[in-house]
Amino acid sequence: MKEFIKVMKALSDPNRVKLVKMLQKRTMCVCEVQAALGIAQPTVSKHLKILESAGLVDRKKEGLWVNYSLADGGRSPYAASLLGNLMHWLADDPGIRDLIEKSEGLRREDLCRPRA
Amino acid sequence: MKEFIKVMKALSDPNRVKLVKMLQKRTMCVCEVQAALGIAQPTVSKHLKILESAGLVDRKKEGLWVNYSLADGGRSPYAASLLGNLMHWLADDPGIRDLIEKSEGLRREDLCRPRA
DNA sequence: ACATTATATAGCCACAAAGTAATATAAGGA
DNA sequence: TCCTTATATTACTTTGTGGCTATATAATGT
Repeated sequence: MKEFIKVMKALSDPNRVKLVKMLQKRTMCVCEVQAALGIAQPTVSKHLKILESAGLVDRKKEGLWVNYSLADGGRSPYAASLLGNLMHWLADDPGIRDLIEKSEGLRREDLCRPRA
Repeated sequence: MKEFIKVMKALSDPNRVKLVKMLQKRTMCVCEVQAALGIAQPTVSKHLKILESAGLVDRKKEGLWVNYSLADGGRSPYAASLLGNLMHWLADDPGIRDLIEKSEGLRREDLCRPRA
């Protein structure tokens, strides 16, 4: 029961759902998510932690960056099923469409190194 | 998006999930739910309202009683899908098993009329 | 070793949410 | 009409959650 509630709670926040929808398109680092969602970096880290601990998202550290990607769902059947549904759910949502489009134009090199 | 969040939030509370699992077995009135969950009557009414407004539960007034039953899901595809999954999810959860067993032994005539 | 930088953690505030007791509403029976 | 009773609503308290700023951590380059 606790594991189920964890997944449901994780997907009960609009920003976290948006995050999942973006990660369906590609792996992202924290600063990319921050730019896409327009919220503070620590807030992004917190959301990602919640998604990860629910088994919805995987974390892979690569150099200075941490790359987050959709989980395969092996860790939680609830997460697996919801992630499956979310592949088509909200595809027509205007807010999501705009966000995806916006997120696809982001590159971390332009975001994290203002003096590059 | 708002509709999706509403369904997820509705199913993010253990008592509401228990309620759905009980309604899978049979229609229940408020006082039966109250007895099964062991929480105050207004709290039950509040939970039921949340479930109803998410399209997860139907309400039918019959005399003094109000009978709540599982929704068919026609009002929300998210609700429909989650209700489908919940038919098998948590079936092995010990807390849920005990609750279902307990709820099956309840009859409203014994609960709502202490002086019957 | 030291500076730089991407991310994480800590601490705080505002608001949402779950619980309660008390009261209002609505339906039936006397 | 008046009383009873099942449920809903109100008002309130406590806890949880999302947001922020400030600071700590970890990895890289000089």
